Amino acid sequence: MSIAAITPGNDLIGAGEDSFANRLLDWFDLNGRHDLPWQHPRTPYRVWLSEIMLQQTQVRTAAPYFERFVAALPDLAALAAAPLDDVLALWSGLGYYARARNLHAAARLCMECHDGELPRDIDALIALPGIGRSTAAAIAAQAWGDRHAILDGNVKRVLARYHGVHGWPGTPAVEKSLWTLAEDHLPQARLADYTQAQMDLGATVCTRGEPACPRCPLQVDCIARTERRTAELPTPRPGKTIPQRHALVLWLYDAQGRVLLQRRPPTGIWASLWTLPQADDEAGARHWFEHRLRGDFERGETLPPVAHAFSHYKLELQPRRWHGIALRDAVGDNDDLRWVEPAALATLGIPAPIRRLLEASH
DNA sequence: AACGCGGGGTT
DNA sequence: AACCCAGCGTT
Repeated sequence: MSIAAITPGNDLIGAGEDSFANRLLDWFDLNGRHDLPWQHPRTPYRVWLSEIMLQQTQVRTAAPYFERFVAALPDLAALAAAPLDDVLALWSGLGYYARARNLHAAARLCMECHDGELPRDIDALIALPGIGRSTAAAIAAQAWGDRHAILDGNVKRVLARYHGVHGWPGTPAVEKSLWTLAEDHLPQARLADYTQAQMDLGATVCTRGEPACPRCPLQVDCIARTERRTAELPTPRPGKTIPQRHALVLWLYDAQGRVLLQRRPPTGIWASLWTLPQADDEAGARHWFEHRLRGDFERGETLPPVAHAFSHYKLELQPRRWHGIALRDAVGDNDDLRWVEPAALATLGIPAPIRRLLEASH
């Protein structure tokens, strides 16, 4: 293979002849991932679900959730007909729960406005909640072979290195240039394979830490490779200090051994999920307790704190547990406050740290 | 344009 | 412990 035949300049000039794409496709045929759960069968619904689950989530993490989800809700109509609580329960532990709420809302919109199907039009896809430019392109390419560029974390890393693009990809100017490069490399055919090939290369060869450049089909004219700067590209996100927050958690059992769960509001952290009642401080916990419950606040048992890290703050949860508690008559069991049998916990959407806490007591 | 939004993996 | 990952929606 001669250098002249594969210069980056040639890649971006002319109609449809892009050795970048051709080299990637040839590599994919031999070294790509061809047995991911959503590839067999590769229906629009399964492609869509996988793309949503894979937003900010790695394949190994998402795969078991995908299997469980499609087993319970095998098609778009089943998803649209399911209660939101069922969808959140299937999502429980996966994180970014707005994805599940948007997925559910989008399914219902498809039933209403798109004859029960996922729309093939790219702008109609983007108009659905939870589907942005990159996810819409990935769905269109994978489900129907339509010609659209994706720009996820894998593609950003590959392009930043291959073209030597500086600057954190989170900044608008850098992202804009990366979109342009992604569009310029699009082949004329095999869009489903090409889309998968980019993600496979980024996930298995052009990795963040130690990229396997000797195995890369783009190595000969990759700027980062030839200039020995793979460690500096892409430019990392600027660091910022993460604040530490604290909260008290009220872990309440009634005389029948049921636990009191509260549904969180539809916005903010853990939106619409079921958690243990939470208070900012001792006074808040006491007030919440005495306002709603029959029992002695002072008899609560203080348990070891639980640490949980979000991307934007750290949270230390201080649990306090009571037994034999009852609700005041004026505060009945309702839609947002429920006594739950231990066996029913699996059917509810519960944040991972709260679920771990509840299950540790068994 | 900047920020909010989880959980898990890697180093 | 820091950083990243098949991003999107809101402000």
